Amino acid sequence: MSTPTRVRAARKSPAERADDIARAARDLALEQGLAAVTLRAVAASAGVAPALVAHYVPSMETLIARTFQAVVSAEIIEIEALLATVEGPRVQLGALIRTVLDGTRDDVTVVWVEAWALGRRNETLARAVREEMDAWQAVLRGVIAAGVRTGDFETDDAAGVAWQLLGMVDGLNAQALVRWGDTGGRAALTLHAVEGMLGLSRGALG
Amino acid sequence: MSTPTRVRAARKSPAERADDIARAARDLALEQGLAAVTLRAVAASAGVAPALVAHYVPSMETLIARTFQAVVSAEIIEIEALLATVEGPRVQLGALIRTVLDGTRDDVTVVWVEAWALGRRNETLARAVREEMDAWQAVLRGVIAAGVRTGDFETDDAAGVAWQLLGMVDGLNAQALVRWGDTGGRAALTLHAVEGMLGLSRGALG
DNA sequence: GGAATTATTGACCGTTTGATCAATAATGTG
DNA sequence: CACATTATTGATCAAACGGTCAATAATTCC
Repeated sequence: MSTPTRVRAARKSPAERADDIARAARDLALEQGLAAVTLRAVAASAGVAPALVAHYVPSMETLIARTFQAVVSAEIIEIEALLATVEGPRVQLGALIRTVLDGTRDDVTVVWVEAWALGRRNETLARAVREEMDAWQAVLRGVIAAGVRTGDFETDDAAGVAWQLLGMVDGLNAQALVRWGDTGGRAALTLHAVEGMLGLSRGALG
Repeated sequence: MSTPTRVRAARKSPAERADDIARAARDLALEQGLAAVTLRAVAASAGVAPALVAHYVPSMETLIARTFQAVVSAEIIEIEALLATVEGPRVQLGALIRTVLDGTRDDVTVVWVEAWALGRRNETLARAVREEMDAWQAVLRGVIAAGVRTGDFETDDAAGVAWQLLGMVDGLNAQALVRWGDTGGRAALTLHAVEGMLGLSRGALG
């Protein structure tokens, strides 16, 4: 048994240290969920004393909210990059759905699910959740609205369909967290579902 | 300031007391979420000493799992009763979706969302979540399979569609928890989505 | 009525959480 | 080199958690 001593952390500039802490929190959230982002766990992961984390962050409530935001906004940027690589609303929407449901983002899904739960007791986090949901919906709405303009899609409520699709995807991913396996048909079925919402014939997106 | 003293609880039969405690836990879960189901909170709500709750329950982990199961299985029974009041797979599926998405079950949705999150650190709860998801899926699958037999629906994967619909509904309800309002179009859009998955023409369910 | 049974409780314990603050040690500046 | 600045830390606190156990009080039984 070696007591897990900790050497004194090398002195760094406040900017650099703040970055270390933010990164440690982000890693913890992705590996063990938002609930694992505690003062002591972040300190241990960053290799500093717990008091230093408290010194660099106004409160754990806000650190958790910021961490959530960092994880999710990174995902949104990733998706926007994906959309830029393909052309045409139908292809874009298909690629988006297939990517988001490919089952390789369980770590981000855990962050989402825990954010919904923790947000009920952390108003700062709840605000961040609403912001990021708005951002996600805006991306989906953009693709759908573009498709309506080009005549690819048919709906008079692009915003509503975007919310609907976002909810569907979140629910399916949350479900996959508990019921591993069976992720095969999800994307195909979701595409059919979206076809139904956008007045497309069966297979128009697949 | 009156210190919240507590009178000694009247002596009851073990069965009755166990019921009191289960009911107190259930009420707490519906009013404040599963995370509020703590030893002390349940004791306070039941009007007994914390030690008595510990005496009647093997562990808080299992009390939380049982409470989740009580809340959710009651909802499933309610839905099965609803299905018995109408006839024909299309009408049944429509009624089911409209009911589940009518926005009056936020309390149950909170229990679901917190169960997904807490289940990651409570294996007993995780098992209960899987069981209840299976039960829910079985209900949906029953309606869908019946529709396939009667020729109302068209799919070769009733089980898959059932899982898909369950995920969609859960996601939409979780979303409504954060983004209140706008619950108007959800049912209609969901019906169109299901039409897409079941090879139906637009409006066949609405 | 007295004794055995048992439902109930208060007083604890150990752990984990977020947070504060005086003390310490490293840096940079004159 | 001496000194001011400041990044970092150990010690400590209060609150909340699940859980244990001997003592107490109500009931039942003979």
